[in-house]
Order: sequence, then structure tokens, then C-alpha cells
Amino acid sequence: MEERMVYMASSKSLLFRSPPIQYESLVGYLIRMAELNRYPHMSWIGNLAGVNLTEETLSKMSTRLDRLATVVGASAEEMKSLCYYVSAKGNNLHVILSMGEIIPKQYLYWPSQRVCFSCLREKGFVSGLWDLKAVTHCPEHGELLREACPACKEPVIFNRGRVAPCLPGCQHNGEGRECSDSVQALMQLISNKFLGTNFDLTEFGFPKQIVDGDLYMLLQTISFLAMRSWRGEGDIDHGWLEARPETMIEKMDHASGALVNWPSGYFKFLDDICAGKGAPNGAIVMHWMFGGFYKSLVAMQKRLQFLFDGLQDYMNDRLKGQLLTDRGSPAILNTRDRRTYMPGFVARKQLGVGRQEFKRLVDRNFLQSKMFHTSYGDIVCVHRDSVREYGQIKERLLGRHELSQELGISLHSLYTLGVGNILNAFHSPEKDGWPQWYYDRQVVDEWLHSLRKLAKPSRVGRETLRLSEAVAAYNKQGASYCRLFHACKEGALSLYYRKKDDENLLSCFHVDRRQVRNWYLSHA
DNA sequence: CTCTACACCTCTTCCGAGAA
DNA sequence: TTCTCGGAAGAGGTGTAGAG
Repeated sequence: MEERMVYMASSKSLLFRSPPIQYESLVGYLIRMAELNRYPHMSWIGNLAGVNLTEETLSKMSTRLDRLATVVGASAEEMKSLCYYVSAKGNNLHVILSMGEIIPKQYLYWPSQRVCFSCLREKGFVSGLWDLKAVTHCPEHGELLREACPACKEPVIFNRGRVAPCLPGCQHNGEGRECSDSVQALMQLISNKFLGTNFDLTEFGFPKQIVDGDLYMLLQTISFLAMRSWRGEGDIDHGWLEARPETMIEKMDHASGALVNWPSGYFKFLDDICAGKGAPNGAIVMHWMFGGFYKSLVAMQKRLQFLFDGLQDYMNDRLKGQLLTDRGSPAILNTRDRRTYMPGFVARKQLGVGRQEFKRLVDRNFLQSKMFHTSYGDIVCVHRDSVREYGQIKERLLGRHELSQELGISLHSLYTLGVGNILNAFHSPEKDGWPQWYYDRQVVDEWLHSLRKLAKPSRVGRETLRLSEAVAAYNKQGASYCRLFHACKEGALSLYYRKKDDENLLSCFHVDRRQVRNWYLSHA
């Protein structure tokens, strides 16, 4: 019995064998084997293995791989490597890709009956990539995938016995390149994600999000951009299903053009759909298509965030000299305000300042401002970067009462530090006409840090004075914090550091009692 | 497609409350 | 007292939905 099984198995294997070629499709491999063994149809190999290879049962093929492997004489591993997608169990609507990703089945022909004739002639194989609907052109030759030979008109059927479907004697060698650079690059990007090829696409400048993202995201992006008749919140996978192959070529051209050289390609794409024709130099006159595009994009925002962000960048770019307001268009900036220039109202809210302070910030150039002519008249808007920068500084601002307490010196001493150019205020009446004094905490910290670096650890037994004591003791000789700090900096006095004292930030700094006395006497 | 009611946006001015 | 903030009100404006 055992021997008979072995005999049966060996009798049902092919005479001529050949290992799979890299990136070959499973069906394509069987076709190639059929041709090698002079079988008129690849389904004959299925018959040998007891597997029904009709179109309807193809999805189950992956479960019969071992039987097919025995017949064609390939290892189970080799056979598995040909399965770029398998149907998910109990889920007829999705397929699992070899990388583990799951995508709707509608993105695939099952299997494809379209081929690149250049590939057939040059490499003698059927690529697994051609099963993807989004692949309209061969990534390598840029040739259109066809359902029939353009020379002998013989149609490509999947259950054929020869890799090339042509009639005997047909010498058609492929058409060569038939698409733009951008379409071919997009095909290569799909190929990299689906087959794992390594086309170098850096020069085409695809957005990072789809280069790094998964295949499904790329397919959805293409599907979305290729629609070109956006009808609100339709299903993105759906809009594409109905696309007829002949319209796909043009759609692909649009989609790939939008994705290469990000974001300028996308901007041109948006120009086409957003700006009405004949608008005065660069001004945006919304085209009717824009509404549908925008609504669909909002519906897809979670998945295709970069397209949404790109749209906002586009608005900013095209409206450089004009102002983009929130008014009447609540949705466009609700999600994420990325206007280059924002109205004063918005900036004030973000900074938490009132009108007077805002006006001062603009007048003193803390906020980069620009006048815009709008329907309300001329209004002042400010650059978002300057708002962000000042917002960060504002968080660090410190009133002078607070600072003098922290440092343990009087308000007047703090003032003299400013006069002596030791510690300058960020805002002050003298410097920029601010009614209050404010110091930048970061500047204060840097100053204290530099003092600490200057100071030496105090040795036990050395008679030292705190700075405040030194100032008090030699006040009549003209002592001031200012002069002490300058002397320390120039090296005339040594500064000591005692960790124990931490009543306030300056109390840990000491000077030598004798040194400071001599120093004052010599200067008196 | 056009018209209209509506929701919503942002400006200015005025005013009261609270902090320095 | 002076300065600042923020709410209310009024004015002017725009996109959208729905009806016709």
C-alpha cells in the first residue's frame, strides 16, 4: 500500500521541472510549467493534482499548495513564496498579503488576465504584481498591461498553456514605455510594497507617509485621488471598483502626478480641481469640484491625514499675499489650524493676552505682523511661528517681585544688575516701554549656571561672607552686587560656593572676608 | 440652478471686575 | 489710580442646507 502511494505520486509529477522565478505569480508559474510540459492548459496540472483550477475555485488554491507542489516538483516553501495573497478564512471580501497585511479583495483581479508583453518576451514569466488593479503599467518597462496581444489580437486567458498568449508566428515583442515617469514610479512603489522589490524612488519625492505606510494606505490614496468625481462621504474602496480599465490610465496619470515631488505635484493637482479657470493671477476661485473633494477628504481624514494637511499647506501657499480666515468655512480650520498668518483674534486666544498687550507685541516686533486687506477692512495678522515663539518665551517670563524674592535681593539691587548689564530684563519700561518688568527665566538660569561654574567649593575654616553680607558691610565704600559680580568675573575676587545655604538662589555664593576687605580698601 | 434662512466667523466699541 | 482682560452687543460678512 505504502509503495503504491509513492508510485502514484511519482507518476503524477511533471516530466520537465523548473524552479519558480522571483516575483512570479502562482498561476503564472503553473502556466510556465504547462508550456514546459507541452500541456495546452495550465488546469491540466491541477487535474494531475486533483485540484480544480477554474476561476471560481482559485481562491481555494492556497489550501491545496502541497498537492500542486508534489506535481510540479517544487518545495512547499517555493510554492508558498508565490502566494502574494491568500483569501482569509471565513472572509470572502478580504485577502491576506504575504507581509500579513489585509486588504479588500476588490483591489485585485482574481487572477489578472493582463500582461506586459515586454516581460513575457524578455523574462518569460508572469508577474504576481499584475493581479493588482492599481497596476496599470509594468513597473519595469512602463508598458501598458494588456488583455490581448496588440499584434495578433489573441486574448490573454488565465487558463492557457503558454506564457505568451500569442498565435504561433506572432513576433510581437512588446511596446516598450507607454506612460509618464510618474506613473511608472508609482507602479514601482506599489511593486516595492506588494512584491518586496527594491526600486529606488528617492528622486521622485513621494510623500513620506505613503513611502512608509502600508500597501492599503497607498491603494486608498490612489483610489481617492483617481476618483475625480468626489461625492461626499462615499466609500473610498468602492469608488474605484466601478472604474473601467480604459479610464484607469487617465486616472493613474492624475493620481501619480499628485503624489510625485510632494507637495508641488499635489499642489498642481489641487490647482486643477480647486481653482476655477480664468481666475486672476493665482487667486483661488473655488471650482464646483472642490466641495466634493473637500467633503470626501474630511471623511477620509483619519486614514489620509497627509492629503488633508497637504490641502491646508496648499491654501497657505496659494494665499501667501492674502488671508485665509475661518469665517464661513468652519470646517476647514477646525481640525488643525495651520494658517501661515492668523488673525489677531486667534493669536490673542493662543497667547492668552488682551488687546492692548497684543498691540504692544505687534508694535515692538515681538510678533511678526502683516496687514491684510479683507472684507472687514485692513486687519493685522501675525505669523504663526512668531506666535509660537513668543508663547514659549511668555511661559518663562518672571515678574521682578518674584525674581527679587527668589534671588534674595531687593528690587533696587535687581535694577542695578540691569544697569550694570549683568542681568537684563526681557520687558521693561526702559527697554521696550513695557509697563511691567519681566525677566526670562532661562536667562536667569543661564546666569546662575555661569556663576556656579565660576565658583570654587568653599573649604572648611575659610572665613567667608555671603554676597549680601559683603554688600552690607562695605556699602559705604561703594559696594554693590554689580561691582562684586564684575570683580569676580575679572578674577579680582574669588567666588565660593556653599551647598548648605539655600534660602534663596544667591545665598550659596560667598566671597573671602579678607580678600574682599583688601579689595575694597585698595579701591577706596 | 437659484433663492433664502440660518449658523457661524471676526471685527470694533463699551464696560465692569480685578490686579499691581 | 492705572492697566489689563474678557464678555456683550452691534456690524458686516460667508458657506450650507433645503425649498422651489
